[in-house]
Amino acid sequence: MSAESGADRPTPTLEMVAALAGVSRATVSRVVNGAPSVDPHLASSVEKAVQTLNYVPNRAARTLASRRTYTVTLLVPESTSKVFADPFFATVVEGVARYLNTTDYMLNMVTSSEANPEKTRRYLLGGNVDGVLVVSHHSGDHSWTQLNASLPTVFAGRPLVNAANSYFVEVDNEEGASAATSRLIEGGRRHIATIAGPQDMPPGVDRLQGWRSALLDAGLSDSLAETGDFTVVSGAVAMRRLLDRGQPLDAVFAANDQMAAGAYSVIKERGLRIPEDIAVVGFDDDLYATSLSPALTTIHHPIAALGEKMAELLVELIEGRAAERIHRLPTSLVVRDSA
Amino acid sequence: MSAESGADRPTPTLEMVAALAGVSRATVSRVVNGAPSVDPHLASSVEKAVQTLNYVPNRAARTLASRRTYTVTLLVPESTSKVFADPFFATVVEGVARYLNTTDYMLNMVTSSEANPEKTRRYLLGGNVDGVLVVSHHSGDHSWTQLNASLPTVFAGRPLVNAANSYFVEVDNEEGASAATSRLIEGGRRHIATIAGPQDMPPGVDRLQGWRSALLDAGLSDSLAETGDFTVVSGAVAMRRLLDRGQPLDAVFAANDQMAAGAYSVIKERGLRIPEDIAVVGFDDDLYATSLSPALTTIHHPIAALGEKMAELLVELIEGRAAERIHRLPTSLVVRDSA
DNA sequence: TTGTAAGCGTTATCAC
DNA sequence: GTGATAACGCTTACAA
Repeated sequence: MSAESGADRPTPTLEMVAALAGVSRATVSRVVNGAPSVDPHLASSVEKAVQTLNYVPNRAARTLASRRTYTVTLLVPESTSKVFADPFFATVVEGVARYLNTTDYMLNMVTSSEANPEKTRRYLLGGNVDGVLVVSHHSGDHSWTQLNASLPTVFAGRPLVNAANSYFVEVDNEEGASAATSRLIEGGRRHIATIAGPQDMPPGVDRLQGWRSALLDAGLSDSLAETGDFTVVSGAVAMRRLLDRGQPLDAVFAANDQMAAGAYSVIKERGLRIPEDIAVVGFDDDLYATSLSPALTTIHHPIAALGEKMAELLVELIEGRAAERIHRLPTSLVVRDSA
Repeated sequence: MSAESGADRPTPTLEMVAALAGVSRATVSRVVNGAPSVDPHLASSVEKAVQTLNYVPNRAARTLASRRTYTVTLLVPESTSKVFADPFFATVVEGVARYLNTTDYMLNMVTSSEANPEKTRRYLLGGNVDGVLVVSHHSGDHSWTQLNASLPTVFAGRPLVNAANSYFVEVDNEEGASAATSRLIEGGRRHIATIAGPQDMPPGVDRLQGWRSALLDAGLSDSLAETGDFTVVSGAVAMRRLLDRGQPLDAVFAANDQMAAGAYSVIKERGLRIPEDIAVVGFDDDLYATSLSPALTTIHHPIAALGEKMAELLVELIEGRAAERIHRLPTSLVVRDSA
């Protein structure tokens, strides 16, 4: 029932279009690729021919001739299984796909096969792709930081090493953490703790710094800090330690929602109320945020936007346009019931 | 620090290999493609040349000449955002990638852009890919069932329409449901209800059928059935209706774990105990299964294996090998605490 | 501005 | 079994 019923006619080629339009193949090529100067008259007749023939350029031929592949690879880190089920990853990919859909580029995924990363490396460096997108959750720790020397590469999040030479887009973690903390201060809290993320990854460091600077700006103490590893249980452990210090504490900024969830359980288990006794603000605005009770006030992490921006940056790089090495996406405070 | 330091030398071509090995390009091509008959002596010398030059065939050229792309597309259904965050989808992809990594095929994703599905169609039918993989969660409802007429296509799950002409791999839903029910019967239960899935999608139908046949084989009644839509709340609603019938009921088979979760809440709310008063078995073995309390006994749904099998089937189709239209993957009972 | 023609790196069809 | 040689469909100097 589709449009191609009874269609065994051969795929139209550039040559056929040229013939139909009565021009040379070169001209058709120019029109198709939006070349700067072609007689508008001829151009339109070519376009008509393209329409009626339903012509679509052959990628392989184009690639072979131009040495451009119009393909960008999404490099999926080693531990495929986990990474893929990670909503962060999924959302980034969604953003990437969304942007790429507005361009001529195709997305292809290569999971850097545990088997042989060398195969992946060869594929990438073997002229099969125009650029690479590297996604690796919170951790900036990936072994592909040297890629950008040979191929346009964009990272999700500031790479731990070689950041100075890398193109990447990250969320403005420091600003977000600062906004979260300010919310607490404005709410009248004066003894504001934090459950920080790992200090060996950028988001962990930056969010701690944001909390600290907001506090210092307000003339408050930054002594109430414990570190977790972004998991729910680590959040609970940290909260417990915080409470066991026996110091006044009326609010806590958790560096991500999962740790906030852990903090929730401990706070409740001690018979304290949220937000009356202790106000809580998280970071990420992930699934946990709304499923917690009371609903968590948190910092929205624009993940899909991050993916879109990464793709946009990469295309700019590929096409040789000037581009900023660093893109920092703004976060926003989502006020719910915990602070 | 990588292997390509100081490497500005051009990518080796088939021609260079031929020169180095002292044979014709045709021979090199034969060796590289594992052609049936080439003098083993020459072959090895070619292989040596390939090694030393670190030759890798150029995909575009190969595609142009052979009219094979060595690329398979994973078609992501309309609602990208949701689908992608769905662990089912993620896991299928993982399996697909795993299999493809053992072959020469590349995976490329195209999200059938809401914008213009026509673009997608043209891409697929325009000779850019060798085959397509269509994934659409439980529902067999996708508008791409006609694709297989023009391109090797494999579906995840039995398509609702045109199933007779489609290649697909599905989990053996009926057998699984039957096993779940048998578990209940063997546990001494005699009044076994079911919370069935939607009857307009294959898994819903098949799982209901499995429950029914197990019951009938045991000489038990199949009157205790209510239908949900695979969501947690629909499970709760169905359970409530079941209980409100006022008939004896000592066990329930939920067609998926989410509905089982819904049933749990109602059972507890009525002051009944699991499994003492009512035993429960689910289906899918997803995240809910272990997070419920008591842990849910359920049917394991081999999702990654499904992805692997899909990819394998597709490659067989592409390479013209004989292949079964239908592949049914076995499920397994995972015994935990609810039955 | 437009056309001519030379590739791009393989595979495939032939003779040898 | 092996080697010329013609495609494959498009881009891109270079000429006109």
